[in-house]
Amino acid sequence: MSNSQINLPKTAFSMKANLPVREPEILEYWKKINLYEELRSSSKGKEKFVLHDGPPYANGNIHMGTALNKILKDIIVKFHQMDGKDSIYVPGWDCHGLPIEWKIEEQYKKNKKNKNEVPIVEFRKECRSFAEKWIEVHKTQFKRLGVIGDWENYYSTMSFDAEAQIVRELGKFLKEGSLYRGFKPVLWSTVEKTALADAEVEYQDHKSDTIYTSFPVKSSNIKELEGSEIIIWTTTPWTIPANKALAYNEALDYVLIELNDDGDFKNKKIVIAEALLESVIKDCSIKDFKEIKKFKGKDLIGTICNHPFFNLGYELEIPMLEARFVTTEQGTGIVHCAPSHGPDDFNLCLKHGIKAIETVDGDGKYTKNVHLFEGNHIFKANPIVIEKLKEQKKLLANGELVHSYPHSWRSKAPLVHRATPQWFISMESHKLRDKALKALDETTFYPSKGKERLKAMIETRPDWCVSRQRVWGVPLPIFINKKTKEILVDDEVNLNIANIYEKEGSDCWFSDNPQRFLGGKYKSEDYDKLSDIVEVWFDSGSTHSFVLEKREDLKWPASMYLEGSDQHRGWFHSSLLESCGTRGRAPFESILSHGFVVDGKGLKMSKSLGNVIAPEDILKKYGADILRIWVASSNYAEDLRIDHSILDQHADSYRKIRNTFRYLLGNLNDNFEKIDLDKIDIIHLPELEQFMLHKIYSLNSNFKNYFNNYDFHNLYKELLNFCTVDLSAFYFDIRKDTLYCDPLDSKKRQSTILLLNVILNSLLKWFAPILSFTTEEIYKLLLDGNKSIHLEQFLKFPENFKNDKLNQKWLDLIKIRNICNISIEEKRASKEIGSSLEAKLVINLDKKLSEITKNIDFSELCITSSVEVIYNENSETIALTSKAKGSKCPVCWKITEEACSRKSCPKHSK
RNA sequence: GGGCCGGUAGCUCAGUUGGUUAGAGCACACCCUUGAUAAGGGUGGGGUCGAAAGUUCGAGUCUUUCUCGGCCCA
Repeated sequence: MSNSQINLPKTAFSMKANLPVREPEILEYWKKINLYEELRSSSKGKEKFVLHDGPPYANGNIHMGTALNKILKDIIVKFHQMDGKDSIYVPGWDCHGLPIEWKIEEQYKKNKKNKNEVPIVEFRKECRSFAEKWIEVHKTQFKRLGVIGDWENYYSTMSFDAEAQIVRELGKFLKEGSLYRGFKPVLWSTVEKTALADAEVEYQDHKSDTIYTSFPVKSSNIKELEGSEIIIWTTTPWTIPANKALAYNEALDYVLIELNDDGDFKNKKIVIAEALLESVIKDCSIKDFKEIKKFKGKDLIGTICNHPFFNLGYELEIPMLEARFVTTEQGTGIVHCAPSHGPDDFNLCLKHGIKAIETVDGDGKYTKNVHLFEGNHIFKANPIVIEKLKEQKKLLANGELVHSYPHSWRSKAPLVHRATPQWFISMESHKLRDKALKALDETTFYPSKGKERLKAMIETRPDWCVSRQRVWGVPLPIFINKKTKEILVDDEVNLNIANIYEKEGSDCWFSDNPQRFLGGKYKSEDYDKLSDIVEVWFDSGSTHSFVLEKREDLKWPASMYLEGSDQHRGWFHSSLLESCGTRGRAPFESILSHGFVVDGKGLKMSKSLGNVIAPEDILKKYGADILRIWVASSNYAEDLRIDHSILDQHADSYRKIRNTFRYLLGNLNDNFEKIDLDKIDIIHLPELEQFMLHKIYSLNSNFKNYFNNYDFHNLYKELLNFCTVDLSAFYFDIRKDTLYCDPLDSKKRQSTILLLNVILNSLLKWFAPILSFTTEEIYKLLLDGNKSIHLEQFLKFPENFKNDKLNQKWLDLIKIRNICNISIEEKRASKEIGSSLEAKLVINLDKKLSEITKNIDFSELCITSSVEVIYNENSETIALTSKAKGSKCPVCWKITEEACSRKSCPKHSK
């Protein structure tokens, strides 16, 4: 029999996807139809969903983490759009900051150019064009992922309006009085000559000089201590000249011992913690000693020492202070404190009224405040300090230690804590901490654990240091009165500066006459103009003000901020503080945070491990839709694993989905008909079709639930299972007979076609946010007149699709079908039959099942040639398979002795 | 080093307030089909629930310790 007599599937939708080639064509199409504009104009007036883009840094190619982030954002934006909202995505970039400065400086070094000879304004121009270049690169890479957004009107933190608004935002803190000037040790790079942001620091092993040195006791409540010496241990001998105090722990036990070994300490009495006695003895090669007294840490209160360099002009009183940070992990149980060179030291001394001063300059050289050592570089000072200590007979021992130590992420140079004048936003003065904590309670977190994480950080964080001693950023718009040293606080000046930036950017701060910024009210000669810039987290923390608030198409607060979990300390954090400080609430209604991309074994990707996968490679080999499946199917609440075998698996799933579409399209011959779901005459459809409508309805309810919780991996799994289990292995398989063999005008076939139309339309829309390219490919094929699947809305399924009773009945029928399949398989394994159409089934059922099975054609359901059902009392369901007798119908392929029921059966004419 | 989060078949994930023999899809194996064909169908194997101890009549689920991994901080 020729195949021309049956209705075989036919479609232009190819089995092979060829995504790496086809996707760029679809991108061109979206550009041609101006999809973003089209989306906006078609959703005017609808409720807005605004996912505010956290700006990536405009530097270097995108990596898997960025790709994950953007795809997740795009999936969510598309879901809301199809759910009936005006769902807007405006991408943006973070442009100021040290990494770009470094890139430019690197170029200078290559070209033998001296940075100091280049005017600041020119340097900044180069930074700007560097950022501009990378924005363009990123744009192309993000678009390739299928991300729809306002790419033409992106925002950037270096745009003139952004710089102007950042000045206005700072003005609010200035006016309020929560922005203040302080001295503080910050991690400083003497190579880059700058303070480093936390994110710019990395810890590596470093070899340090260590010393045990002594501080003679001047006076103490413990009598025996007079004439003795307190021993401290440190890995930074160069900070000894800056010493201002010693710290002990009142909970520890201390001992006073007398040394009898020959040398500088012969017959001297020293104090150390009892718990560390053994290690000190070992470290300092003490052979002969005698314990004089044991006492409690709390007894040390009020003890005053002399500086080891007392005789060299360091005639200071060094108080001993109580501190919890003193432990018995290492050292002597007494810690030397230089408030200019350590945060713990700084805080402890501050508590006792000892202020930090400038002891080291930006280059790493001692200042004039450091007697004896002025002009020496601190990295070369250790031997000198050690020599002087030895000379003063204050050096008990010295050595070396390899330990984890902070380094600059750019230059890899070791960092130091250095006290510098800095500008802070107070967490307490205007209750910023309280406001921020309250705002978090009003925010929804996905996953919920994010709330606690951010809360814990806000609860304990110190004041926000917003100043940086660099040039590529927004200048801190502050003037200080030369005489009174008071900060100039005047809205007029602040707004004047902002207005100037709005027109020409902030470069002019460095080049123009300060009088221009001060206006007519103040004289420039009376004021010092600050040369610090604002740290970049303040820039990005302010994006809500110059993007969400300023743009007509957006709304404030954002519906959602969505970033990697590291941004709890980064952008989520700075945005929250900035907004709570200026507006009293968070700039977001919800926060979604995702984990990090790791390799197939769960290890982080690194060049040295060689496990890095670039998005570009995936796009070339698989295509963006496969990557999008990976995003949708992974649980973003945890870290996300990726490698080629994982992607291969998703590519297999993609093929299954694609073939599901192809079956639908083929049997519809690419003639899609949009069905009015409310007008379907359900009760006159065959039960199988009714059952499938129920399935669709129930899947859609789950779909909505999952979507509302941003639970995409379960949503995707449900869709995939529907394709494989419910459609391919069940409905499609059963209905092949009808589709291929029944006449086109048969009611049953038409019912099936109706269902295929409904299923196709449903699947297209359910999958569109994830498989953005493939669904568009199909949509274009079917509906040439319509512009894009992404302009469509999710279907609304009428209540009458739902039929729980029928559903239960069919679930029971499927159980019987499964039992039949096992029976058929036995005969197939023993080679008695091949295809299921060679089988004849005898099914024994309990009488109780007669109600649900009486009108069921099991030969249709099990795809066999015939079925005989026998009812018994209290019977198990048993299926017996035998070889069907008769001949094969050339049309329907059933094996029967009589002609089959179809008129077209050739056996009729015999 | 500290804080937080996590570890369930080869892979991606389910697993309710502790309660039958720990589930699904994919992958794999075998078989069938050749009218979804670089497709499709059927059956099947596969897990010490990271490890150990404890609480309990009963632990993937609760507690402790350890281990591995990730993020943040030092």
